[in-house]
Amino acid sequence: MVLETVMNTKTTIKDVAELAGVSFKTVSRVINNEGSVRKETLQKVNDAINELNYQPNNAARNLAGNKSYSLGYVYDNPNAYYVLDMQNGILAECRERGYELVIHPCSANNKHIVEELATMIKRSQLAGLIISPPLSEMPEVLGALDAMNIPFIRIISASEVSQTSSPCVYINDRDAAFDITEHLIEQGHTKIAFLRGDENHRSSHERKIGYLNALKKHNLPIVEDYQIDGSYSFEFGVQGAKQLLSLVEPPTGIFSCNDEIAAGALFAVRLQGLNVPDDMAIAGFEDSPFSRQTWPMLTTAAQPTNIIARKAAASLIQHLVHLRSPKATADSIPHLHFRPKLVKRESTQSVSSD
Amino acid sequence: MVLETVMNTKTTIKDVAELAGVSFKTVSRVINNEGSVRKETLQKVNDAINELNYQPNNAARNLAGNKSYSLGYVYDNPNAYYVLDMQNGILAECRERGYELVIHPCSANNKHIVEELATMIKRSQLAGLIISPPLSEMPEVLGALDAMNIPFIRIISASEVSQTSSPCVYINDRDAAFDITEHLIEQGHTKIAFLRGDENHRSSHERKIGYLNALKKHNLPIVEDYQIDGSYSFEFGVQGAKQLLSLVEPPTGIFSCNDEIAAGALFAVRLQGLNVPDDMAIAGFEDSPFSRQTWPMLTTAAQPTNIIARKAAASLIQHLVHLRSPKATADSIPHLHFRPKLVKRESTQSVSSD
DNA sequence: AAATATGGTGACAGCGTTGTCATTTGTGGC
DNA sequence: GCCACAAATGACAACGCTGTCACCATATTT
Repeated sequence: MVLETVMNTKTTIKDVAELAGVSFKTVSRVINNEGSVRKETLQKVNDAINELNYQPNNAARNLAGNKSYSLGYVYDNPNAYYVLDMQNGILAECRERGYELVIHPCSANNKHIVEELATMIKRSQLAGLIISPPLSEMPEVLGALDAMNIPFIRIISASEVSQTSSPCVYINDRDAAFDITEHLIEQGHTKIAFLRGDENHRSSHERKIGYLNALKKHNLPIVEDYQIDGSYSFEFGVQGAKQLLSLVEPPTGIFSCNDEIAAGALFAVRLQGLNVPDDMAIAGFEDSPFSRQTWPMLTTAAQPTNIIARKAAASLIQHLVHLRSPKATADSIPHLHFRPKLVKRESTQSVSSD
Repeated sequence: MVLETVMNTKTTIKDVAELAGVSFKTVSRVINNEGSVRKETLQKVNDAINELNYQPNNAARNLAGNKSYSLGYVYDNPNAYYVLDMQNGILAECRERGYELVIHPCSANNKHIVEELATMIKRSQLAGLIISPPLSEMPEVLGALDAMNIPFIRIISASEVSQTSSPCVYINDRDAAFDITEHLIEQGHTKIAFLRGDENHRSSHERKIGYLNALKKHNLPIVEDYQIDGSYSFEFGVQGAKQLLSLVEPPTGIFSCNDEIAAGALFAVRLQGLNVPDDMAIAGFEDSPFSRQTWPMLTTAAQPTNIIARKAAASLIQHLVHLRSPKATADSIPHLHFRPKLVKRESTQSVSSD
């Protein structure tokens, strides 16, 4: 491929048609894989496309086809690693399928979130949306999207398929939290505390249920003072752990709703001169990079965010294709399930006991 | 605003025109702020736009105007926080100015990076690009973009305006690194090591120069063994620190090229039972969130990434507007400078000496 | 051999907007 | 009150592509 042709900014479908000696409509057929193009014609056209390094103009495609090759990713940043993982997963799928991605960070607290989304969808003519928590768990958002009749898929925290028909990727936080708690119990802990993340994230709710379920299963007492509500932040971890340590009978293990809280808790506990995990075991959730960047490293639950995102995008795109196809059945997006996996590290098991 | 109108997905300029009782061209004039619309007409049109909650179709605008309201952000993920900060800053400006953003992560090692960029630019009809390090420092990328004649602005590490005319936002890593090193010297350290980040990031080079400059200024010996090349990663920090500690005469201070390396170094140093900062002072660079999530917290250098990104986007857009305006002078994008600011924390100054 | 289907292709309209140019309306000077 | 000129507005093509339909071969049926 000659550099010059790579560079040339303006090659249209007609240039390709002329070079290939066919009508531009035929080129369009080739681009869109419509079949019904003779093999040798196909070859000629593809050669021309390559020679000119032709790239279809997305704007024109969207406009003419009255359809769109743009997806939107809507999120309220819970965590840089999570968002970027999601983004990359979605992008990988988009690139492969020839879609574009419009990212739209926004705050769940924003009163005008619905109007904001409507504006974005219209301006960018979005074909579908991918929504991550906590936005994916807000009824008003979902209702509005339904009303706008725009396809979307959302990633939510749930242990089973919910009653709503709206397509979802389910993350089974509950059972994963159960696993973590049970792991702490297996390490011999009976006094286990729980530091909960933001209330408006369903994940924090689910993880708490998992925690409680594990305690119940092993007939451990459920102590109110061991359950502290807070937010998904390092600061809360610090403060929560301090509060726990000031109890008359402090716990010996802390299950933190995510790694950031756990890092904060770790920080506070070690500041008091306590040893982790011997004096206090600490577990996180998420397997974010810095769960590996503490000392000791954090036991946590890992979810393949990148893959989840990619599958969500793939699923959405598949659905869009179905919608477009003439034989469009009322084919709903298939449901997907993921269960985060326990990752045992030093913050919960003393090296000697290994 | 009635919910119904907010939701309606398909309002065109003609609907607005009809409601306002003008031609659709006049509506176009209003949307584009072309002036030469009578006050009362303007009012009518704006009322109609609001009533119908009209949003112009970007695809059509791009196509018809043969111009584009899309910017691209090209990066090779150095760090999740950095990328997200950049992204948010750029998006903030884009939203305000009615631009869209296409994000394009890509690997600096990718052989086909130039073709990849060309493809993206054509497909999405990008008006301009914002490029962050290390991509912004690769001559082949810059050359290709110049050849494609696409406007771009890049964020680079440099202590002074370079000879290239290509528009830049300069980050003065060198002088900031000088500040950090000097801070260590002021704390009484004479044996200061340097853990360098990726070689292909100019920032690691600049920061090293700053480090050396500070040593020179204070007449400290420059010890080869204290300068270790590596990468911007936690793992290198661990390994580098170990290597330093195994020296016959280990340093008493470590300046790490970024916070991640510093966190790794901190990890390794404390693993050896050493006290930070008393036995070993450690400084990072970047002020990423986890420089506040270590114990002790890291001394570092802070750069307002979000603002930098926003200004870069603003600058690029301004340039694009100039290009379009008939009176287009050969107005180049103004240069911008930022100097990261020293943030003193506990990892370099013992609490008692405070 | 004529009639019918089928695969392959092209002509042309139209997507929602902007650019160009023509036309209408309003304004000031005499 | 008329003319000249500017300001405001509209008519229409064009942007690059897809959808629709019509057409032409060739193959298949009768």
